[in-house]
Amino acid sequence: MRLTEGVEWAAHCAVVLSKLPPGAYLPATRLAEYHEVPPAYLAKTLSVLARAGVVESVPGRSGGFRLARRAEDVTLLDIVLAVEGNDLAFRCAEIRRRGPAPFIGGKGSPACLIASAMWRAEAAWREELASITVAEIADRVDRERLTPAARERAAEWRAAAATWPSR
Amino acid sequence: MRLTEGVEWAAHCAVVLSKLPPGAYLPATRLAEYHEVPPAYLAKTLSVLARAGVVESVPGRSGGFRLARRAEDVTLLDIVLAVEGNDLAFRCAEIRRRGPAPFIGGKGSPACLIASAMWRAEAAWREELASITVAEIADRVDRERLTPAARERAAEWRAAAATWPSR
DNA sequence: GCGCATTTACTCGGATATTTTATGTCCGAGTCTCTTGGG
DNA sequence: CCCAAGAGACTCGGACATAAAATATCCGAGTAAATGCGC
Repeated sequence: MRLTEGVEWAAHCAVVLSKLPPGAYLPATRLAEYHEVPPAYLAKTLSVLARAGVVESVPGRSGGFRLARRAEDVTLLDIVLAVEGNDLAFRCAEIRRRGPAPFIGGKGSPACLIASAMWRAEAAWREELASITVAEIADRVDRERLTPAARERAAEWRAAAATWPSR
Repeated sequence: MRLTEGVEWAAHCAVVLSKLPPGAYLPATRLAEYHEVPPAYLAKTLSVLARAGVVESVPGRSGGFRLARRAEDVTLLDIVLAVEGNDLAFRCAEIRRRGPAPFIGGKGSPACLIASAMWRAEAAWREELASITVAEIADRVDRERLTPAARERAAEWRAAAATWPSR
């Protein structure tokens, strides 16, 4: 089991986007150089986020991306599910119904106990991810991780990189 | 994110193996036909389980596999980690240290907050998987899922398929 | 100097390669069982 | 009838193909800004 690298990129991008002033956008190219990741591939990930409704995109010369809703309303789970897809990690192939001593049951039969346990664990995983928001992460990064100098540098970079479509 | 199919096979095999009498083994070929899965590939998965210490293998004509310890002491987490490897699903590439406004910090720096959150969720997932044992699943399958006829059929199949090395 | 049409540069979005991972298959080393011949 | 030796058959374990997915890249459609021209 392994999460794609795009999850990490998307999460960091969301944190950066959350600090933009209202009406400002950031192009994928800028976000890519900010994190030193392949620009074209990050663009793809951001498109997926846009289709999932986590970010909004504006095309055109002074276009870019911003969060589609308040940072307090974007959870880490939203981002992970957008990038990875909301399918469950464990897929039950119902192999209990096969072989010489199969389980007999129609469509409404109780679920396979192994699948149930796996899905319960996934529910716990999702619940944990849903309990933390982008706003929370961004705040704590500023207060607990960055020095005032680094904070300032980041703010200046954002001010220089941001675009203001149709202002 | 997606779990390999081998996880499902391994879990079901563990349940079957848990019902063997002490000293009995089951060959990979028999387990494969019991679940109607590719024999050679299942053998590979079982080998991985053996290396992880979840099952024991006996080579030779009347060889096979059995649980390496009591079914009460084998959790679903043991099986999942054996098949998938015990690496974490989320790998932090520390991209916060890159780019024009990097995080500055040495080796002992506090962890990336995004990685922390992801790992907390994984811990919850693992905890849930560790809380259920193969014995528990096997018992509940017998009592809540199988009819007496199906239970009987399975027991007969096991008796016919089991091997007894060096008896 | 000002307004408008045109060009230009830069954006996102989707179609296209390449690399890694998961899936599936095959053959060899080893071990127990069965057969067979002799005592 | 009993025993022992050898052949045979079946086991696991690891090396070798194939299919799927993740990673990475490129080019086209579209939009806003910048430019240049006429007034």
